[in-house]
Amino acid sequence: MVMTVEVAVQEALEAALKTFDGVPAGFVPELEKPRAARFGDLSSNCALKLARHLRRPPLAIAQALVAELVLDPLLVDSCEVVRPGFINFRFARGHLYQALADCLDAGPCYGRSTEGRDRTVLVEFVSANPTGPLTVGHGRNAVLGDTIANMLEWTGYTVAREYYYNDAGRQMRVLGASVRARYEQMLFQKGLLPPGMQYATKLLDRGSGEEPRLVPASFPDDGYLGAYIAEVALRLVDKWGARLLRTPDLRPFIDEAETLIFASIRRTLKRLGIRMDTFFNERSLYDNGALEEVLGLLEESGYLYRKEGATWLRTSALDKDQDTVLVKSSGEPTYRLPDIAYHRDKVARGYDACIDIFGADHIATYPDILRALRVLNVDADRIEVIIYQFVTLTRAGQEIKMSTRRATFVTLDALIQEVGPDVTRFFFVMRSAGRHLEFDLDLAKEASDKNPVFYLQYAHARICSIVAKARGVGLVTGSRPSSLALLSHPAELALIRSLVRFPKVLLKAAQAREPHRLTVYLRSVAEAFSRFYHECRIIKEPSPIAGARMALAIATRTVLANGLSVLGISAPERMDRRDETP
RNA sequence: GCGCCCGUAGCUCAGCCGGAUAGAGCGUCUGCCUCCGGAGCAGAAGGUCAGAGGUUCGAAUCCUCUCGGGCGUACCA
Repeated sequence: MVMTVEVAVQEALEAALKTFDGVPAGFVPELEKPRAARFGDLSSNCALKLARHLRRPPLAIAQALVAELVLDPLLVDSCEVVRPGFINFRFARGHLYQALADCLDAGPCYGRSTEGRDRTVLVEFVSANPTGPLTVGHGRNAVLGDTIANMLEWTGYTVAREYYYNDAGRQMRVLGASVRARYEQMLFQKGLLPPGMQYATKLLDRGSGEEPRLVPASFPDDGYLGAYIAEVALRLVDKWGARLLRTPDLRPFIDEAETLIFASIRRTLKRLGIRMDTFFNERSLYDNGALEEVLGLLEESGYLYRKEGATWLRTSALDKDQDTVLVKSSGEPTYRLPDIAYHRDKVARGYDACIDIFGADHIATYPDILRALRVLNVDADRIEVIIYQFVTLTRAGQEIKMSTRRATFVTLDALIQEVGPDVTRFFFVMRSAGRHLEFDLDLAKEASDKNPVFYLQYAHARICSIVAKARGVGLVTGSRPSSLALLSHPAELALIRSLVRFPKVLLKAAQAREPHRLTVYLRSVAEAFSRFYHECRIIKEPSPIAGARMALAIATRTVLANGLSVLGISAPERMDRRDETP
């Protein structure tokens, strides 16, 4: 495996460094992939880094270092010193063939590692409250969280996916009241209102660019305008007729809405191949006394005080410019308090790491949670927060405006419907989370080489097609040939080097929690394959070469398929040709 | 006002725990189908890495300031 050469080179460097005076304690030489192929396979900048400490020119240090290096010629072919002081290593060919053979042997497991063995991670993501369908913004959250979870599983962690939600509180009351108002409207329209009941409407004008809407008089001013509310109301009319009008209780309306909306959320997630292990209801923290307990502990810590009927956390003493309300004067907790209790619960459940996927709007709130946890002596270092920036949808170069309140938001379902789950998943992770994501619908829908998803899938499908053809002419495509050493064309070697990087790329991406690294890498694999494919014939070559090239193609298929699998994207065996007719 | 994120090629973005002539895709231009899937390949043009200082042998990368964009800054969620 490639990892073993790296380890060997690393150890050789460390051993050689021991013969030098003045190397700082704890100095570890680093190895990286050089920027350009002509610099070899592996590079160390340690001579540059040591120049200051040793007070010698980096070039001289590098040369002296190389003179002391003892390297296995079966692994490393050459190492050279290059200005301004890099040491560049080139793998031995035999090592590349061995690494390729490892890939063929491992097949669908190629890329898996045991880095996270015996360690558990909880990834909390989506966590949208059941007040409406998932939006495009939730989509980025969902795909980021699921892909990070996949990467961690591939690197050996035991992963749990959790969805945290809240079905109590003001938001849900507004939802219930919205449903109730539509329920009345529905009864009126069907002529089912009991005799003597009045039905009135009002014009709802919430300003800020919203069109005024005609709604039932009982509709809350900040109610939910989406069409799904009417669907819930319709269900209630079918189930109960006008009987729910007798009770002022919103619970039946909330419950029905929650049931239907959650069903739709689960359906949407399923379309993206996402399955949660647990749904954690915030209400349980009220029921089991966790909130009281947290309040009590904070009280003991002395960071709690009361002012104007509300309960405050003295965050101004915890590196923040102001204090934070935990319980409103109404007696109702703000979201901070259950969030604190929830995170305390998560850490107490014993996970080695708890990863939260949050939108940019949480940027100011999560530090409060960490502050409180530290006061509570909870190991807050186990909590890792990934903040992603918002998504902009564009069509024909124009931004599509989204607003939840106006119900003009684009639902995640609509997006999946339009571009398909594979493209949806890929686009959401192809940029680093910390950047705004522009989702170009025109590009996403295009089934051509412009679309990076199709480019990857096409390469995979093409290899499948070649394999089928090779079987047809009697070429053995099963076991790995002993003739891999026949692969010596530059395009072949470049492809092998690319393939063999997969385990490390995946590991690094997992450690950094950055799925986009994988998308960049897979693109480069597909490119290397295309080059190879155009320069080297496979099937019509003499048998030993054909066999070796076949094996190389199969290894490429393995890396593409495994990489796409980590991304949760299908690797089709065939793709329909583009329709050429205008 | 304050806090966080972000300004890299015409567009969308990699690179960012300092290092080798700043990379990719798209778009533009030029070539390549008697040949395993042309949804492809090869090549070209295109950048004072927002600006100004600083640290350093060396800065897109670290620090400070300025300008520009986003998100927050609620007894909203």
